Amino acid sequence: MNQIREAQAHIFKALGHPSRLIMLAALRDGEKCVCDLQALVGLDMSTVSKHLSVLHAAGIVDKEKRGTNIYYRLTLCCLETFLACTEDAIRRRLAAKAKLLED
Amino acid sequence: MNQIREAQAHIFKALGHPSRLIMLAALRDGEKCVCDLQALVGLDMSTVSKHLSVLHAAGIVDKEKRGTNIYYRLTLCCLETFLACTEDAIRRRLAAKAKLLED
DNA sequence: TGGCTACTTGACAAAATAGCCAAATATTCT
DNA sequence: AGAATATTTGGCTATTTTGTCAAGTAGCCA
Repeated sequence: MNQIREAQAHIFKALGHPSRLIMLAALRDGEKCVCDLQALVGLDMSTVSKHLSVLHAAGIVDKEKRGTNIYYRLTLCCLETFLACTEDAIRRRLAAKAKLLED
Repeated sequence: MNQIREAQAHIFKALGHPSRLIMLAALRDGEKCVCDLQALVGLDMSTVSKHLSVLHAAGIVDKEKRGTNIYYRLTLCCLETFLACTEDAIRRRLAAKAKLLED
């Protein structure tokens, strides 16, 4: 059971970085190579590569080499739903805060 | 949009620790006071309190003081589903690995 | 009031993480 | 083979996180 919590924490820790979330959001539209993702987040290529290896180690993405490129894609089926759900929750919170400031 | 990713990362980062996940799993059955949760994870009370404040800051749990106790409970509606889903994914992976070693 | 229990906060050391640069690897093209 | 492109890895520093102990706050009961 504790082994489960460790692995689960591993997944969440991997999800816990803005750049990684930006990349994952992009991957919702389909696979992307590292250079695509680098262009998206604007960090050093080596940094992007390390972020991707964190996601891969957690089993959130898969990679496949084709030619000189390596393409990453989502593997954790339920991720999309939860990403969408937390986004909604956050939007609701932001809206609530904005409303509070209004008065 | 990036503000969303920041807030989202904040939530995931908060979820990314085994002790916090153990406590959250316990909270699925209903609210618990800090001492209950401390007994569960077996860390110093101050450490448990800090873990809980991380969860609270991320908006994952709510707290309510009643008498000398403070009771924490889940607030992020979609969390349960995702916790269950990642658990399943991990179990599947562990099973697959076990099967691989069998041969 | 004083003492007890429940919890939080501050200070601090140890470990993990994020970012960059430079170097290594692998594949394709000439 | 040699050059060019795409990606990973190692080394390094700065920052963040985790955990403990000690001290502080708050509610309850004698």
